[in-house]
Amino acid sequence: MARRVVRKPTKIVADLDDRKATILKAVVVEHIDTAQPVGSSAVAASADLDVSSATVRSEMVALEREGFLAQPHTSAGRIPTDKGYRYFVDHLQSGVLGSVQQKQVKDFFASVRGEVEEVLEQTSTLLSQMTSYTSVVVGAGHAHATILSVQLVSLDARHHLLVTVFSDGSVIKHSLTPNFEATPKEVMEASRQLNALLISTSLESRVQVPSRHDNEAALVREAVSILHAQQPVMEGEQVFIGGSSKVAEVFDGVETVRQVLAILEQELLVVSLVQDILDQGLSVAIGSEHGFAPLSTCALIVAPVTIDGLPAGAVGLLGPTRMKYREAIAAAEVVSAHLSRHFAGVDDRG
Amino acid sequence: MARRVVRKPTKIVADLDDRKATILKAVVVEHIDTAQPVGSSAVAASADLDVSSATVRSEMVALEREGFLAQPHTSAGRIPTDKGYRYFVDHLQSGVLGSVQQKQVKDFFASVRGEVEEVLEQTSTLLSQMTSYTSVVVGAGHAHATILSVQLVSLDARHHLLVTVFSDGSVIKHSLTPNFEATPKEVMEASRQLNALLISTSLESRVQVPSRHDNEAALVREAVSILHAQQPVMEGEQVFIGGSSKVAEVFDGVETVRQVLAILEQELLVVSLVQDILDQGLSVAIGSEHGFAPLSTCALIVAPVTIDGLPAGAVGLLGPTRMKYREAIAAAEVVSAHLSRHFAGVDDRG
DNA sequence: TATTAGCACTCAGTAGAATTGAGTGCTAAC
DNA sequence: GTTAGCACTCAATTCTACTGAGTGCTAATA
Repeated sequence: MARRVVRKPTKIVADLDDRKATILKAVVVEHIDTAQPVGSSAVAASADLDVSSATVRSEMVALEREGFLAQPHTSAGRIPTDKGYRYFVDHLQSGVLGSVQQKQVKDFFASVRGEVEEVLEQTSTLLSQMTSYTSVVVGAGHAHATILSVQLVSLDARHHLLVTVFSDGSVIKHSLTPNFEATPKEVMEASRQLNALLISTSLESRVQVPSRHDNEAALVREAVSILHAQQPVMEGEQVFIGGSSKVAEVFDGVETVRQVLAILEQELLVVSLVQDILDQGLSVAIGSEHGFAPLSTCALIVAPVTIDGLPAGAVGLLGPTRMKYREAIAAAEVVSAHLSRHFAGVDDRG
Repeated sequence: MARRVVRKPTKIVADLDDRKATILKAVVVEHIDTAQPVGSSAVAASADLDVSSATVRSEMVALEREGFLAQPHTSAGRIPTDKGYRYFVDHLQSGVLGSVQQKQVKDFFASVRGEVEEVLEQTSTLLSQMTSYTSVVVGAGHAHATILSVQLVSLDARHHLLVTVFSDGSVIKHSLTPNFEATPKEVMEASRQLNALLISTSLESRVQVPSRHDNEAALVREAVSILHAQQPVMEGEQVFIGGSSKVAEVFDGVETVRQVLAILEQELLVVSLVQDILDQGLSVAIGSEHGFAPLSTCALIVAPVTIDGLPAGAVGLLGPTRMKYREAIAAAEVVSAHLSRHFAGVDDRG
């Protein structure tokens, strides 16, 4: 299976000679594994390098000067900077998903059923369980979908429900509480008119509403205005966050945990963050790269989900900057690919 | 405004004489405030007690023997046990909500608009912000609601959406993917038949499905079976959890935080927990009282939401056993009352 | 009999001092 | 250019001594 590569480095990072690259890689790998600063001797011991620790040290000085490494304090080892991780992700990755996990994803998508929302929600749980990171699954809004059906249902004379079905299979309801009583007949008639008016239009297109002064017309006007009002607020994006408890596992420091959780609560913010990253065409935002200070200790991996080549959402993984990029990126890509395929060829089996 | 009292002690706790009760109360209040063990002299200093610390000490020994207090270690003060908190909550509370918060709730419900789901979600945020605890808002399922309308909408010849509107204003969709192609005409006819068949029935009642072998009948049968299959799985309960980041503020120990978060992720579990507590007619479950080990360091406050006297959900607050019961209980009760009223007299204003 | 002052005792927490050791930077030799 | 050697740095660890909040017990008191 050809692996689609979505990531493009934001800025061109100065190239490093082979040895420096190897050293950088060793530091990153080790630090991701141990969460401790990495010393020159540990790197020198790393198999594919035949130099002494002294040499490594002088290379490290250079790497530090160039901004790839940092020292917590004088007599400690080095830890990677965001720039260091960035180089690592861009150049030194070789990511294939473990076969166990391959199978897990395959089995999942072979057996998953139900509405889009349920699939997305479960996908988010899957991703999180596979990777031990918090996952974010965003389903795109239906701004571009066309309306298949509009129906007005009366709860009582003054309370009605407007149920709209879109071509992407989403259904939304709005309550309609006009300040007059409407007869069932009027409601049915309004419903009929709404259908005639709106079917095949999208939320973006404006329609001509009747200007008569009868109840039906009033209902129709109110319904149309509600539908159109909806659009700018929020394009109906759906966000599913899986494994928020992983935050407490993966980040250290209660304060950091609190902060990340607080951000995850603001789903709109998460959506815009994911959107931003996708727009820039990069799939990994490390540390301060996404320009959002409170998440400067995080890395966010995003892979787009497409249906017939059109953007239909995204899957993401949120972890600390020292996250296991290889596995996480592989997982995000495989899952997004499966998800795209899943929605393209929606189950035809009985 | 008369405050409705919902809580009943689970088991009858042996009564304490006045002085012991005062001492217990002082310990609980102080410990909730400081999170530290409380010593005899601090209690003796507490205004409404005219005895020396020595006397307090001997009383404390008794309270410890009876299981209301515990000592972390020999030379430390006392902390309340679950039983101690229970006695405190049952006997020593006097809970009225601060007027600022009263106003906050009032303003919220005066201005909140939108669908039920949105209201519940925002209510959950409100509760959490008011109290600094994590809130749980559960909207009851629609098992007992009757069907107002059923509609079958075609996405294409093999993919249809079944959109059902219930008398409680909820709308659910199911996708229908029969293994044959259906013409728009057949789908419309099936839709008509479904309406005739199901309107005014509830999900609980069984209906006679047509046994003919044409496409319409097949569609109808499939739709009905999907609808009826839905019921036992999950009664459509909606859960909204607000302020999960508060968990990291309020509990100490990363491991505890992780555990509580992990539990909050399993919404079904949370629902059944809340349900359990409501069934028992008590509104505060302290420590191990709810019989769910992983939450033994938590207290859960639950207040029912009713519409016209019928149970319609619940609001809850989750905090550590040393939570501010007075305020939290008051908040839960006030919010649940407002919520009940909100749904009873669903906004008639333009 | 209930209360209290007094006192010896306990023990977590803190502060300081000493030690350790991982890791560095520099230099001189190879 | 590489490396061995060495002095140096500094967080982390260990140990010790000390502090002080708080207890339980006892004997005197009201």
